[in-house]
Amino acid sequence: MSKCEQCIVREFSSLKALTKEELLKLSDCKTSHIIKKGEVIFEEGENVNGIYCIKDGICKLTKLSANGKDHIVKLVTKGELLGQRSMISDEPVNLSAVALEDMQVCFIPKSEVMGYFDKNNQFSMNVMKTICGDLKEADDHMVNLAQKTVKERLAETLLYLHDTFGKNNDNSLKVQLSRDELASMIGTATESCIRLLSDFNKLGLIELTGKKIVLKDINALKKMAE
Amino acid sequence: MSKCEQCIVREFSSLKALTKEELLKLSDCKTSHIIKKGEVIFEEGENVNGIYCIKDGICKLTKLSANGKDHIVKLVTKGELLGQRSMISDEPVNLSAVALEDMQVCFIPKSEVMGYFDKNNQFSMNVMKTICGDLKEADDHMVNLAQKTVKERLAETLLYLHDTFGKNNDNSLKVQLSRDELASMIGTATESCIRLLSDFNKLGLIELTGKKIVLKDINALKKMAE
DNA sequence: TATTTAATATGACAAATATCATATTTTTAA
DNA sequence: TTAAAAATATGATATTTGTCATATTAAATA
Repeated sequence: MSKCEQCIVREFSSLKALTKEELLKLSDCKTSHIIKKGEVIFEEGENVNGIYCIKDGICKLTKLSANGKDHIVKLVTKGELLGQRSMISDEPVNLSAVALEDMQVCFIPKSEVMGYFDKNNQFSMNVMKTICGDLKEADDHMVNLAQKTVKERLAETLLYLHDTFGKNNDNSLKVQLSRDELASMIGTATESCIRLLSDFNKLGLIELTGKKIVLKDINALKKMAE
Repeated sequence: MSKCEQCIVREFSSLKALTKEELLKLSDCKTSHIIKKGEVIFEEGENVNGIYCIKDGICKLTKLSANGKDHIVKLVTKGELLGQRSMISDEPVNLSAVALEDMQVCFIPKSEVMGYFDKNNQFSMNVMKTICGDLKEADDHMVNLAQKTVKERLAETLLYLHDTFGKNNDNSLKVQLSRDELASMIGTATESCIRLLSDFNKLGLIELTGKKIVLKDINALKKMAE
């Protein structure tokens, strides 16, 4: 079993506040998992009873709406934790987590994490700050959905993917979403998303090669996103 | 100056975890304020440096979007706290707070509240749970905005106002929002909102008398909201 | 490799929603 | 009280977006 003390991603999450003793104890009680692309880490409504620390890979957090369509609420990547909200609220998770690429994750049981809350104030503050950041992001997202057009939201989302997850050697966006997933991220019909991507392509804003998307004119996209 | 120890609304917020000594100290450092309907408690971008405890009244939390329109993110009422996220993140507030009716609020300076985080674990957990609740609510709201029609969102919002804030003796909704505010809550144009209210009225789902709205057929509204 | 299935693409059309114009009512303030 | 301003209401129309149909291409699998 790998040691948390030597794990680099720990430094990027709330877990960075843990002491050496806490890390040693953590190494013993955590379990490591390989998640293949497309596999579900947990599903909306499930009792997770702990948190996942993402060592590698990206996943989507989705919520099923009344009409049966999934909406992608957030993308989460290496260094971040999953399932904090649910654990603190002591409720089933309200979102599903599905791997967008192969992932390595570690599961830390609730009993262990709750101990940190009691004894390690810095850890508590870190978690709180993370959740506060999520809340602010959610507020922003909400206003965008309410006030911006689909075109603006698509431009913004492409820029977000670019800025947050970077690009490959061929300049294409690193996160590869299907048209369907992209649509469920910006909150529109798949066909509308495809159509707008085609438009952007024809306007020279982006370049489409199969699933690959290259942002050609970032300034124009920024202007479009307002 | 009124005493926090005897204040009833305290029991409805995270402050319920405070000890007698903490409450006595709080009474000394808090300031009480009367806010008239329409007045601003704080504005997006401001440094608030503390939290507000709502003793009486209701306010709206709004966010200005790129197109210059306000969006109502949330309504907050007596017993709840304002400005927690901003204080914990140590950032300016991301939302504006405006009174929807006359209000009584108390301001508690940051220095005081941060002390509770250090010394009172139950208080920390209460705040965390509240923010987690807000985050879950925000996720739900986001999916609704992305997937539901304006009609569905209007029906849902009317039911929400009814269930959360109750009704007057004449059965009309207690929170009186202008058509403009209602529109900015469901994320649509004012005219669309007015038109749909007219439709609901003609269908017998609601009854409109000036600004007053009476829900006549709650089951039909529920069905409409899906 | 051949066959099936899923994803992407695009046209045609329908439905939802926004915008603009204008009338009417209510509220505010001179 | 009356004039001005703001809020509400409704029609006409434009725009945006969704839905359905149907190619086309790419991916999965027998």
